Amino acid sequence: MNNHSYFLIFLVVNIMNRDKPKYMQIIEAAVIAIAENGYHQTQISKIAKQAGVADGTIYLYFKNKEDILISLFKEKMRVFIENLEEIIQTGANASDKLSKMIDNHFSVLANNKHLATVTQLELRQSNKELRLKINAILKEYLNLLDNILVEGMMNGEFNPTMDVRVARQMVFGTIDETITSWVMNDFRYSLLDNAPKVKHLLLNGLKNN
Amino acid sequence: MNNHSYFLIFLVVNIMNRDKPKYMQIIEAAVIAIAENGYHQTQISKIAKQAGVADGTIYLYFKNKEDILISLFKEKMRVFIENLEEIIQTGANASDKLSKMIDNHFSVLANNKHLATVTQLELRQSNKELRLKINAILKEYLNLLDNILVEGMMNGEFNPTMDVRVARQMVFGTIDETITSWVMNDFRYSLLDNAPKVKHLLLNGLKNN
Amino acid sequence: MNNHSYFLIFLVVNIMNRDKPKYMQIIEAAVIAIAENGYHQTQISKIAKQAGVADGTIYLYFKNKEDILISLFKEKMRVFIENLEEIIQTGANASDKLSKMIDNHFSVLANNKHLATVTQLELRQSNKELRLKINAILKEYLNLLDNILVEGMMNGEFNPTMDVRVARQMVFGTIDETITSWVMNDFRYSLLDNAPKVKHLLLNGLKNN
Amino acid sequence: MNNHSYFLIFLVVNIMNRDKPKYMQIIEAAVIAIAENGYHQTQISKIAKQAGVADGTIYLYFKNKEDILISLFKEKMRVFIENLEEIIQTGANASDKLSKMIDNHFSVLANNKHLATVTQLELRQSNKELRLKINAILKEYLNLLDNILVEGMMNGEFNPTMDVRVARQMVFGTIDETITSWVMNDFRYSLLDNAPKVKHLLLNGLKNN
DNA sequence: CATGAATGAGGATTCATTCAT
DNA sequence: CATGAATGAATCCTCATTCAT
Repeated sequence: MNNHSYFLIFLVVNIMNRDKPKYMQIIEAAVIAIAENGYHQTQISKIAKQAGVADGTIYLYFKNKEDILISLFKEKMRVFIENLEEIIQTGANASDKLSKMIDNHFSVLANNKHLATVTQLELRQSNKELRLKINAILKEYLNLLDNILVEGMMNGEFNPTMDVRVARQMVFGTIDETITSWVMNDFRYSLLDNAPKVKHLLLNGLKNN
Repeated sequence: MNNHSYFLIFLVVNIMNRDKPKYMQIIEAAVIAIAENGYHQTQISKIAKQAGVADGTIYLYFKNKEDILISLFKEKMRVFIENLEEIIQTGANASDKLSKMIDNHFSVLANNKHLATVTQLELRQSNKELRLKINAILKEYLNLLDNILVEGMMNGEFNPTMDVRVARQMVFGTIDETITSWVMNDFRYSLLDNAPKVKHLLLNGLKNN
Repeated sequence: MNNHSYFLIFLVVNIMNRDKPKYMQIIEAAVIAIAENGYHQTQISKIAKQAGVADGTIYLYFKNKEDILISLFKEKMRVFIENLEEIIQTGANASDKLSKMIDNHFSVLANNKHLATVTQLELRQSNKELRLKINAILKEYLNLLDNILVEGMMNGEFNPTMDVRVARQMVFGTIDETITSWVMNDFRYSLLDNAPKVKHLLLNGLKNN
Repeated sequence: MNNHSYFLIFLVVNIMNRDKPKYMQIIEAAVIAIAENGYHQTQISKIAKQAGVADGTIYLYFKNKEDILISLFKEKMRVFIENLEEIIQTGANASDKLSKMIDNHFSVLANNKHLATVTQLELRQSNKELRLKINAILKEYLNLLDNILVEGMMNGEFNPTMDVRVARQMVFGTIDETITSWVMNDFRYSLLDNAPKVKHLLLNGLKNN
């Protein structure tokens, strides 16, 4: 009698681009090259050289130059969001979550000036179509922000009558402007020193009087 | 003998470009062409055609393509600031002045969607060098804002311990983000409806508790 | 009293490309460059250099590289047809007209080997879409040929029962193959020596027995 | 003592490519791919995919892309000639042989439109060097044609004073033009219907009056 | 033999800017 | 002042071919 058990296991593995080493290698190279030269001044050949691959190799992983920019942002945002979700969960309440969110946002970019340059300056040097794609990627982040705001409005921390969209635009606009100014000023001052001031002002604006 | 007196009078007249009709004509054409096509998709020839002049004529009034963008912003900003200064003077106190400033900012762009598109989207599609020039022009506006904030801090309306730069970044970042979202959403909702909400949130954030 | 007569004459002149000197200059340069290097080996810069103009100037007169080839053929064909129509009129009958047509075809290309190379070899190195455009231009020539054949069929010179299209294909195919062979053989023999032989064979094939 | 006899046998076996299954597999794939997409629009990867092999495998059987085209033509021509030689032998006389030759030529391509497209259109999209190689392969076919013509000239069927080369160019040129027109017209009419008309015209042209 | 990821040379085209008229 | 024909630099992308596995 046959007492063997045969298991035939089909592992349908979706090999994503980001599992291929060259994909991330090119993205990291693009961040550096674009931060240092600007998007329009960064030729594909510059990115390829920085990544240590041939020009043509770029096109095995990216549809075109614009796709590199989009993918770069998508990839960085994915990691950013993943971390952010964990961090937010540790927040005691909406204010605390918002505080942690801002701290995280500031600290990630403070620790990666190349990335900060790309997201705050170079990513915007694009036509409206590209901006819409970027906004779509940003959506998830803004949703997290909205959730926190709604939570705060419901539990009495934040003004329950405020317009969530406008509130979100204030929070995001303030963070964005603060960081962009820091980048435009060539990182000459500490971004992190501004975090408490920003948080204080924003929480004051949102709070339920 | 000569009893005549000769007077040689040098009238040093600074004929500014903006006094020449074609200068403004080209700037208005540029606003329209760039708003409709995007900065990089707007060739000099398109601006020239829109302005009803020859391509070469553009170069009699502007150093290069970038200079059109800069001049356009400078010109619009000049008028904007002039009006703003008058308006601010009518403000009873810092809060009132800030309120009027925001109202004015929103209403000017709500009434000129082409200009809104150019300032919020197209003007940013430029390298860092250009962004610095734009920031320099923006400086005067931010100074007005700073003055109001300081006035409010000194007379007890606003939190006297806040960092003026951060406060300014919150105010400007919020306004900027609000308007950019409106433009990105193809003006589908009323920008002016947001003004009270924005003002309420910001004043709440700034106020002295 | 006014005895002057004022005439105001509006001359609406359709300035065609071929009236502009650079247009023909570029076409002549293209014939030479393409004949000497082959169509795919002839870069735009080569044509420009041969024509003594800048690369960009080419694009003031032609839509793209393919358009140069099409325009070249159209232009040469136009002159060819104009001459041919005059020549045919001097023919006594269909056979004579056909004879003169063949003589003209052979002699034009015998006297312009660059053009022969381009029409017989390079013009064919193109995709089907381009070939269709070329055929459309060739149409007028084939119509002239058809007219002669029909005339001969009606007046008893040619076999009145033959299929005109097939007859035309024989005449054109024979001429074309004869000339192509001559080109492929590097013009090593006299093309004109073949004219009588070709005419004799073709007229024999067409004649009414 | 060594009573063994050692025989060292060199079997010089010329394994021709065409005996290897993948060789013909790739050629058939190339005919289809090139007919459907055009030579320049047919990337090696397209042929490989159509053949069900990897890109690199192509290069185990063919020197380069051009070699596929040449080999394809050589292979098809070989079969074509082999059949033709048998068919010709059944011809009663030169006229009959020529008739059978034309019938065969038309029927082979009428039955293989992909091949017709490749030989009449795509094969010509090549530089002069390639055209010479193609002509060399075509030589054998033209020799068969020459033999028939000479036979007819010697036995009084055809005009004994005609120039064989020109006569051959007429026959081949007519057949070629007839078929090319049919291909260019997307096979919209029956090619075979034209065979009797073509034969009648050509034999009339060749015959000894 | 077979694979397919990696290579890198090569060129048509655009468009800001100039300058002779 | 105004014109607009002419310039020519500058680059993304394709794809035939290679070669390590």
